[in-house]
Amino acid sequence: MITVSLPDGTPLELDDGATGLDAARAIGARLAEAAVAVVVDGNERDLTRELPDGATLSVITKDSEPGRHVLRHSAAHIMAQAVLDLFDGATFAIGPAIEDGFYYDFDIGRAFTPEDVERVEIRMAEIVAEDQPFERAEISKSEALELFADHPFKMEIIESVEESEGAAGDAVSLYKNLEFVDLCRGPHLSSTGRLPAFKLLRTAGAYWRGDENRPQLQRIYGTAWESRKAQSDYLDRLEEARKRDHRKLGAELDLFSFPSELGSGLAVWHPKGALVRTIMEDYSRRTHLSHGYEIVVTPHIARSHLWETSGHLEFYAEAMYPPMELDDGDEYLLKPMNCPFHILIYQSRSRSYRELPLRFFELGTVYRYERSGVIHGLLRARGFTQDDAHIFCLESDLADELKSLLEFVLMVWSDFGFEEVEADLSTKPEKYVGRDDLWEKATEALRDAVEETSIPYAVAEGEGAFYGPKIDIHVRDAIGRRWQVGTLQVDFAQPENFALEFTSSNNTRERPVMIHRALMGSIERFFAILIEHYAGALPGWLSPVQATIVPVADRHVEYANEVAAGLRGAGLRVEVDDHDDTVGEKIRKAITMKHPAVLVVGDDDVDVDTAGFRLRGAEERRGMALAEIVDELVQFCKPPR
RNA sequence: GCCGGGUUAGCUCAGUUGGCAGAGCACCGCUCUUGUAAAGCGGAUGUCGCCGGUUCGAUUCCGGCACCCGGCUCCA
Repeated sequence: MITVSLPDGTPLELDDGATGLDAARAIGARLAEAAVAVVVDGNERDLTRELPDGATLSVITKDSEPGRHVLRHSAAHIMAQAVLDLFDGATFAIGPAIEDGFYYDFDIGRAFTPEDVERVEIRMAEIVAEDQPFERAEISKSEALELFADHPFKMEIIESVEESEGAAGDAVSLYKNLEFVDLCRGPHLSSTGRLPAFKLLRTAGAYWRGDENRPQLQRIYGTAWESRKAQSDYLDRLEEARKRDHRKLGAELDLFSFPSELGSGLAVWHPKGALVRTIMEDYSRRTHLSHGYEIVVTPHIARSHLWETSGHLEFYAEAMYPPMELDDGDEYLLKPMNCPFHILIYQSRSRSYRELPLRFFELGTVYRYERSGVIHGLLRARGFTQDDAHIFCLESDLADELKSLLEFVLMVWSDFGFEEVEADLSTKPEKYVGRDDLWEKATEALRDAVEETSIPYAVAEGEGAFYGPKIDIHVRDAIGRRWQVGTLQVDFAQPENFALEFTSSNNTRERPVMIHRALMGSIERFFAILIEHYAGALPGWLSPVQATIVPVADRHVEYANEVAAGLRGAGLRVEVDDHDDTVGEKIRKAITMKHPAVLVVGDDDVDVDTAGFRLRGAEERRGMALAEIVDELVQFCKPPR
């Protein structure tokens, strides 16, 4: 007999040679049914492996994230098996489980067609139906190299396997079902038949090891779940995300468009979109003015010399539009960032320690020549406007400035309806300017600041900007997606490049520290996130149209216009729908266009100053007094500050 | 930039052996005068993304380019 201990400390006695599955059975039949693997002394193991005496044991069930990870990983193996079955000369590279699914990278000498993917899916279903057991084995690296001699990507993996990833010492672990063998650390389902639900979703080219200088493989993405229900819920969530797509809603709600005549990544803002954007920008100016910022305005182009001084030409040139050359040989460049301009304002006269920190704010429109494949609606455009500011301060002010900045960020996000904020602390990248000790100091200042707030953060090694480390702010939207928005960057390098100075209290010349920061990030991107977060139904204060007035018949149009005038007098944005449609149709249109309020006016209302009132999320109320409607609507549409 | 898939009416999309281009919604007109998520009838609508090639003839086949979509890489 052996004894293992369960997570709550309960001992469990089992026969010698008992497996994880035996243990799960001993606990309960339902647990055994749901089990996909076990954790033995902190390591994930197959259900079919023997348990050592005295181990601590917990069971991984298929409806947990680690459990889904196991079944997705097994699904990836089954897909590789199907592809190797179906395509002569196919070789395979790497196939992990990922969030919500899995992929596998192959080389079949060409791309997969949609028909290929269908065949692969059918073959996978056959493999699942055959219920082939997954068997684990360990062999030496040299044996493995021989076994995978026809699969160069596998050989490269074998050569780079660390002890921590494979089995002990020189050995690597394999999983085998029928004649299909893959290198894998496991664990796996005990057999292919235990994969409850899967679906292949899309194909894509993907560089081997993520390196664009290495061969491009063909990737197939799929998803797999613990049940058909869980899978269809997931597919519904994908559908929900598609419905919220800001590019789709932007067209439907007549907010903006991307005329191809302009070129890729350049938007035009239609009246309703421009109105929302203006409201956002007004909010931004207002809050910056009340937070000690001064508004500045700078041009869109500057001589190339400026960008040499700033280091952009050396470090950022590939993301900049090519220069415009003038007759006298001078070159001008479109700005990808606002910082050099704000520095020039700083430099326009001598500065005293008494005026620091100096905070220059600009809704600065920048242009970045993004690689063609990355453009994605307003989320990734080539022209966009940052709520950008540069703070020039003493090194000793840095901590306080960063801390108050983070508070500012939280305020902005909460005002726009986002409560979940996270941060990434990005450290020194490979290509950088500036002294190492300054980088170190700046990184620590950022770390201290974020640790003083309630914002959870993670470190992103090597992800900093070329001129300094940064904190990137992320928010979660209504359906749990994480978006990168604002950024706070400490910069010791630009003050050096531009030889910035101020006169200290001791009458010495000192160098200020610079903070680059954007809270919304880009107005375009932020707008897109708002649209997706609210699925187009913006809060009252941001809605381009806050109320639609629907006259029941033509004879009510005059009264409708009077009601509209009253609402406008209270500062509300109102439309009267006097089209030749039925009442139902006009209401449907107003709701489809996400207008928060609909007022219906007819015979019963004209003489008594009432309307039928339907506010988003509430029941309709007939015969409501106009004064009451105005009060409620003004309250509903009140800006956060 | 790379891999793959696309581009037909304002929108969503049909359209095969290459032979004068279609539906629904939207739009316009008429009728209806309406009380809370689609009234009825009628009508107009296209350089079939752009440029070139093959062909008697190209929306259809071939090449180049632009733009879009999904990934990779990159990133606000």
